[in-house]
Amino acid sequence: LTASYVRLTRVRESLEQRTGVTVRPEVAKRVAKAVLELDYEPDETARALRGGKSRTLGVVFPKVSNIFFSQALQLIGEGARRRGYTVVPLTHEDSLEQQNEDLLTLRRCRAEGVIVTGAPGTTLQNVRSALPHMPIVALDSFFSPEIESVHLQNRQAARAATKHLLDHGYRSIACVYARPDIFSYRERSSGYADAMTAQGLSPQFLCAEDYPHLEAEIRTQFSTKWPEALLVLSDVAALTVLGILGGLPALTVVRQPIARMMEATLSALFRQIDNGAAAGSQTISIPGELVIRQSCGCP
Amino acid sequence: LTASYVRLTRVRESLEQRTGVTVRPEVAKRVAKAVLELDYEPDETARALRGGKSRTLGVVFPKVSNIFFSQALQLIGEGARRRGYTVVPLTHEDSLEQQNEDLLTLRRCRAEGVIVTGAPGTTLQNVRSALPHMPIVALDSFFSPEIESVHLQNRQAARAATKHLLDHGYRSIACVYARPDIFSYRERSSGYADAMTAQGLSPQFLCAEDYPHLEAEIRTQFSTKWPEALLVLSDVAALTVLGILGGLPALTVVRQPIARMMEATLSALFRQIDNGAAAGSQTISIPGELVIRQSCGCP
DNA sequence: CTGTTAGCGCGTTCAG
DNA sequence: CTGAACGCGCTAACAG
Repeated sequence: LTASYVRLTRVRESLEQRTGVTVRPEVAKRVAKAVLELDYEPDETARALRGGKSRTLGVVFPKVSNIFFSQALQLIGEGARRRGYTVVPLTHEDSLEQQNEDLLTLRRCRAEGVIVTGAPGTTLQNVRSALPHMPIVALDSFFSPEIESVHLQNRQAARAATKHLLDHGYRSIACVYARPDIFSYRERSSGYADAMTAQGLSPQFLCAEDYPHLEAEIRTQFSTKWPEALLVLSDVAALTVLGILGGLPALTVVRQPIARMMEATLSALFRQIDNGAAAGSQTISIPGELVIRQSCGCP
Repeated sequence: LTASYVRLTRVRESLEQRTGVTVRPEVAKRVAKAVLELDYEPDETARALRGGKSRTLGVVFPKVSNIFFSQALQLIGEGARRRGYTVVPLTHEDSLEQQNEDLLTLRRCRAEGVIVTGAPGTTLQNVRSALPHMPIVALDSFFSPEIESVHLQNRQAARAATKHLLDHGYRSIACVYARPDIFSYRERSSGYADAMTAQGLSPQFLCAEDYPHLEAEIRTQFSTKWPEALLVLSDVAALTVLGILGGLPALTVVRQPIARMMEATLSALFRQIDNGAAAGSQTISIPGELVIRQSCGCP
């Protein structure tokens, strides 16, 4: 009930215009002035508490530093902004435990909806026990028919791609991938198998539990003889294969030590937060690392 | 003061254990049971309102679908989680107007700190008028000595890389980049110029306002004769150059129509949100597009 | 040790 | 049309 409270109260009224009530221009002016001199901005946390809606969307991905997920996040962010929502991304690195933590965080933040790409082994109980009655869409994954799911027609796509290779006349076609625990890859490998067996050919899998192992597998398995063609099930696997085949330009580059940069950034920020933003503003400039490869003419 | 309120009150007490106070096991049991049967989770929005701290970090980037920024976001997310913070990423696509909107959103969410890669033309007033007294770290950009900044030693790195090419004996070295309005690229181009003029050579810039224009520029400028060496100032520019030089493997791939996928995802989610999560759960499966290039043997 | 209370900033509702 | 009051769920402070 101080003067400022009174003025803040006025602020509300200007918003009442939306309800169709007319406001005297005189009042509107007064309010506008108050807003300006108080530097007033509504508090979304209070608004969320009072209104029971946080206008927040949760996103649970294995990681965001991956071309597919970062693009997805970009698009989700744009769509969310368009509707006045804000996005909170959380990553689980394919760990069920961390994923449960993520889902709980979202519940405590009272997110209004969640988009999740589940870690391997995710079950309906898993998700629903953390997030009962929460709007959920599974992206690029699938745990139960009870949860909406958006994903590529993985199986069919892989079948079509394999068929294309078969039509070229190749008969020895290997399917190369890692992480067989991940939904999309299982589906894709099935599609490949479908196409092969339909031609009376036996599928030839080169599959490893993760990408480092995949590289090793490829080197040993294919050391003597490569198949005529390869169906590679993911971007990362393709890069692995190209690396081995020498299909990647060896560019000499300046590498940004991004981990160190972000570490510096975060510690600077938290120092400000802890010290009340009063810390001496300094500039942290980090040396780049010249990574010499062949493109400059070096051997 | 209802029964449930009483029980919720009990919940607090279990947390008081952290303060070292002992709680009778009897009470602890009662509380634990209440938590379970109420499916209680603390409300972070209420907590934020009451405590005056949102435990939220804002991140303002040009975009997150970009390898540098998505990796940065990944690392920020990990660091933030470690300290109990949650991250809200917002993108501005190098638009000052959208950036101001982002900063305002963060203010209204009462973010406790902000990491920002500024759009070209960002000024101190710009940032401070939206975010007075807010802890801020500028990442990979710089608007004022009053704001902490973390960035690569761009100038020096470019100078070193250029010097490396000069040491190889190249004399005709062009510097290729787009978006000269962006801080890092201006710095890098200066570093290049430094190294060239230090050798008595005149810098040879091939610079365009954006990447489409850059591609066109390269094709016309270098149609007759390429320089002996190129210093390319960004990943995207490097991909442009490699595309023109034919240095990129033309892989036949299945393309995920990601824009359509995310559109479907968001509309499914918002439908659930609007209809009270009651919508019929359906599976939306989207066909992949077989993009035929040369790697399969097609001409 | 345990129960109660005030008030964070907002939106809704009800009196003037 | 305008002012005041209530309560969202929580935490801090205080009373039993």
